[in-house]
Amino acid sequence: MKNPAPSPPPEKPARKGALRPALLAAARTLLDREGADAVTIRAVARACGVSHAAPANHFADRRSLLTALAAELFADLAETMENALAGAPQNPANKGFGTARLTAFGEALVAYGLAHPERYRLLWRRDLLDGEDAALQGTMDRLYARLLEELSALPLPAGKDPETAAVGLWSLCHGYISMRLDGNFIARRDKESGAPRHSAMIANYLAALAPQAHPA
Amino acid sequence: MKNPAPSPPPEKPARKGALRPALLAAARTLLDREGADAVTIRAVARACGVSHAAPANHFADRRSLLTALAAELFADLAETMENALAGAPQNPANKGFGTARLTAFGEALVAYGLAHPERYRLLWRRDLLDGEDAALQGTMDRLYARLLEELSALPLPAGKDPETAAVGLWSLCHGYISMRLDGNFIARRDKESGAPRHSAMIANYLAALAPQAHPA
DNA sequence: CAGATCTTATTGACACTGTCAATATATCTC
DNA sequence: GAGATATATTGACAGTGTCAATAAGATCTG
Repeated sequence: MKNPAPSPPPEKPARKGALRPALLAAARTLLDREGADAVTIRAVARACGVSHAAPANHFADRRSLLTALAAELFADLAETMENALAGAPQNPANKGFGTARLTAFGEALVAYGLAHPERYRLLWRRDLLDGEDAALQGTMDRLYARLLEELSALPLPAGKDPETAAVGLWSLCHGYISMRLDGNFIARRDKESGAPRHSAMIANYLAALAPQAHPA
Repeated sequence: MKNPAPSPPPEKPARKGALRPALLAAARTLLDREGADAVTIRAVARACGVSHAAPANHFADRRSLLTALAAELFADLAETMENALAGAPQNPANKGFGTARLTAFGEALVAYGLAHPERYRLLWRRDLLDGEDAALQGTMDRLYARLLEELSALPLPAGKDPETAAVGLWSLCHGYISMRLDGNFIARRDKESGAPRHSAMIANYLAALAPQAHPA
């Protein structure tokens, strides 16, 4: 049974302390394919070819495993959003009000949610996650701060609280994604603009922030 | 052991076919107190003082029980919303654009969500509910249709799709509630108007629908 | 190199869940 | 009352998270 050769036999578990990332990878696959319910400790262990209690050495409990996964996913989302912002034009320094960057922000958020339903859902499953987790909390806060930063860079008209505007944009996107993922709205196009409904929705919202609406 | 008296002994289960409503009532209590996770078939049975398999005669499975409960809750919500609309002023027939009724709609929705976290959450837990259920589906559709009806009664400016406006308002409220219930936003007041943030948010959104914004 | 220590994995158990099958007990109808 | 129907009980099974005891490997120490 014992292999005297010192070279690692090419088994499934890659020798070193590689079980933890393997568990997270398996969890991610399971999540995408069958949803958060299917991400059980035992199923993840099975997928990695280890015993049902092996994960306990890396994650105290199921909540801890899912929280670590969610932290990864949130980092992915944050990166996606950052890329979207990087690709958006800078605000015109003097020309006043540009909503291109906020549009990019909202569109990227909705796109991610619709593209990765189970991942997006998990991010907000507070019953499954440890809300106190520093990594998770930190990434979320940073993303929100990023939005607030973009909004504060704009010359909002008097009477508009930038924080209310930020909460509004986020709520709008989050609500739309949630409803769509729950099968409640249908992917349609705006009857007037012909754009996807969520795009028109975001555009309408952002136009309202501008000092003066410019009607067609 | 056998009681020859024909009068019903005053035990917990009220004699007749009263187990079904009793189960639903117990489920509601459990939901409010400990969340949807705690609403298990066995826990509900325990609360009613019956055996763990008794509920099977009234609900095929857990999903069926939760769906029936959610249908009740949705009906409650619909009634609350209807009352809110009934209390709102009629639209001025000639004076053009009145957002009072839409405001009432949004405010009532948010108020319900914040007041009954677990109930509101359950309504959208598609993983726990039977989305095909006619009663559930019907109540939801009617509520959305009601919103659309209110919106269609308004003279939206050219270039605004009423359905996009409806989806937007609903998304805004739903997203805000969801975030709040997940502990992500904090109850604050709008820095400018001094109103609760969600009120300012809704007001801003609705003002944007009007043909012409009237700055202060 | 040998021994001790720390990390990691395994096995087995417990309580809890949903769900099914077989059984018993009401209640209603004729 | 007798049969039929609706409802409740008991017991079992597989699945889950989690804990304790054990075993094996790696790593550090001398």
